[in-house]
Amino acid sequence: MKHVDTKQRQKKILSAIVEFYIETALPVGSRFVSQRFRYSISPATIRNVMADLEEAGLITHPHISAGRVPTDKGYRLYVDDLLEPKHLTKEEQSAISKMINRGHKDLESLMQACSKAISVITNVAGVVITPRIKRSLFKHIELIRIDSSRILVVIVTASGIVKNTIVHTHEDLTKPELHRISEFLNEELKGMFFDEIKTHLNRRLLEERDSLYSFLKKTVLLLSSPNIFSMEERLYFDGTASLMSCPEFSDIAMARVFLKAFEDRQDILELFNQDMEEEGVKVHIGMENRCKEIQNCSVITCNYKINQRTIGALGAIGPTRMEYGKVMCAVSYLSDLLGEALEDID
Amino acid sequence: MKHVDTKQRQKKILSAIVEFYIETALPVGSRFVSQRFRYSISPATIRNVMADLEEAGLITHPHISAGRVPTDKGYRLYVDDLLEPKHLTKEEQSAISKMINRGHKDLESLMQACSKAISVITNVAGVVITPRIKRSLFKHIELIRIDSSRILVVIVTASGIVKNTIVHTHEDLTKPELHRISEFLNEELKGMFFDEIKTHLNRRLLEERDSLYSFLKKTVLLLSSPNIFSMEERLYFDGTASLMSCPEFSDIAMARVFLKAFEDRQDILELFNQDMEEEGVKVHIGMENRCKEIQNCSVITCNYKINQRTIGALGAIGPTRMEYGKVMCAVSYLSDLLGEALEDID
DNA sequence: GATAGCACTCGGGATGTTAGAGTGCTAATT
DNA sequence: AATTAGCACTCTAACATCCCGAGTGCTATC
Repeated sequence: MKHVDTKQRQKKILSAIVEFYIETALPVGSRFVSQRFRYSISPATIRNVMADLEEAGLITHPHISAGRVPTDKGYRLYVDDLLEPKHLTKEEQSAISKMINRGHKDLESLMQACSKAISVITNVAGVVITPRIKRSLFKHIELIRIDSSRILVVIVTASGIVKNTIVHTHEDLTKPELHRISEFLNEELKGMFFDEIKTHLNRRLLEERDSLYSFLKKTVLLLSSPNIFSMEERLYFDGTASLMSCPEFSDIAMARVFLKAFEDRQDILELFNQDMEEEGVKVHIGMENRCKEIQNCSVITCNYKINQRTIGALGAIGPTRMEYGKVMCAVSYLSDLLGEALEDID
Repeated sequence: MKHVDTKQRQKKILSAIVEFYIETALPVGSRFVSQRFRYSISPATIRNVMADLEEAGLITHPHISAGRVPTDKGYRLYVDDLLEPKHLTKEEQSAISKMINRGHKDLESLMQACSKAISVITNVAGVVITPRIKRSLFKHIELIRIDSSRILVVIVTASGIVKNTIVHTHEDLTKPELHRISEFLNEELKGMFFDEIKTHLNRRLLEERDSLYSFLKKTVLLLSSPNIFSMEERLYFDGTASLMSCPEFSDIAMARVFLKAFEDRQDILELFNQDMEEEGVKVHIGMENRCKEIQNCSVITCNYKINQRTIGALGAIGPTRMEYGKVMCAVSYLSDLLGEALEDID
């Protein structure tokens, strides 16, 4: 009799269970799986395999007479080994493009459109965090005297993101003075990244000993405030409301903690910030998440880039029972699109 | 026998019903009301009065053998005539102050703190819309050349709100030219409100016929983009998650449409924008709201001011069963506080 | 090793019952 | 004439019961 690869069959059956459960949200019974294989494997055999899978911790019972449900570990195996990459359809791609590429007049509406696009395509919540100015290319700086104690510092990145900070000073700097500083900085910082600026200026300060010293000193002091080159990190999201139709959130208490996580922002922001350090699509399943409020959810993230430099992150959050293939694909696609939309203009 | 004012008694009983229902979310029976009056009125009498109130459309039955529940009309009468103004406690006031007055470094975090403060104190969702630049006092403008086709326009209001817009031009304006325009505008627009600027400049353009004409023409053209003096209206809110514990939202479908309204922002923004035109605290109860998604909710709004000029609005949204007295009071209090926090600095 | 058969388990929907809260009406009372 | 007591009636929510069916695990068989 022909020998069947046991491992292989286990995987096929796990795949079937995961996919069926993702589709229906109903515990999967042995008959259904058998059916899916056109009865080439009998329910009894499948029950045996299921028992093995359960022992391996990949699936469970809600109760003894119910079908099987994947565990976090089961999803993990599925995502790592079994998932076959899925592509967005042409229609989906063009629908997304339409949402992103309509001339957004500010960063805000672009971010919003982006999170909305993710949620519409994937049916889970879409999340985008604002680009990090620190990782951007310097384009322009301008110091503007508002009154004797306040100076407005405006910075512009190569991709056209603008940030302004009002700095309070003791010393009343005159307009020409500020103008001179602005001009100096615009020349000096050409081609640098914002996170290099402060160390660069400090180095310059050490080298310089002549007449320029006090001028440089003044400049450095002016820019010493810690938040001048970093933007308040914002979190844009969309689709949390429609997620409420999922059976996972039929329990209001579940829904509440989930929404609370978004309201607090902090934990989610941190998660995305960490993931930003790594390349490509990342998946966090259920209990793998540090943040307790979303431990019955999965998070899929991806960094996005401007001219090859990672500058932010976006992703999706939904119940562990989500279409991993599609969501991963959508997130990756939107990462590219957002990057392009922000591309340095010069 | 001494004659009892029937109308008066009706009102007292309606008050009791509304307040009891607000407190417990349970339909109110005749015994409870009688109890509240220390049995000075018998349940039977109260039943008669209740029948009258029901006929007048002020209360209803969920079903025949249940207690009474106020209708929107009932709440309306309560709010207009029966509500006795309630003050925030000293503790509440100082708790709010603490949240608002910790030096917020940007508008964003102030708005967020404000909406959070409302929600924490009132237990319903707090909402704040951003101040309208158009209604603000001009302080400073600066035109910055980024490259041959882009100019950055930075405006600053007297209260220190900064907004920037990137304008695309065909004509390549030089730095000195832009500098001259900036200087001119800063002198010319002193003491004006932003919404007067465009008409003022156009008038100037008509008067002027000499050498200044082409200069002015250039200036007006540069500022012709419609959004330069108006900020993207943003909506900050907080407390929607905790609202989910209310029995009103035990039905997930209810919760979903409610959350959807916040996700869409548009309708709520419009509502607050309209209310901004009027002075003081406004109350919209249930079906009075145009926006369908929140027709089982009440909205309480209040404009906020900088130096006597209305410049924005804030408020609260929650189930019709809310503590009107307290919420109205909190909203009004926060309107003052936010106004002070934004007060013009010079 | 795979499968068929069978006894067993358990959740969930349908049904029935009851307690209790509350009403409306009528007749008695003040 | 207004108020109240009493009583019959209504309806819900909670609880108990029952039963169907989906699904399992085990064992004997192919």
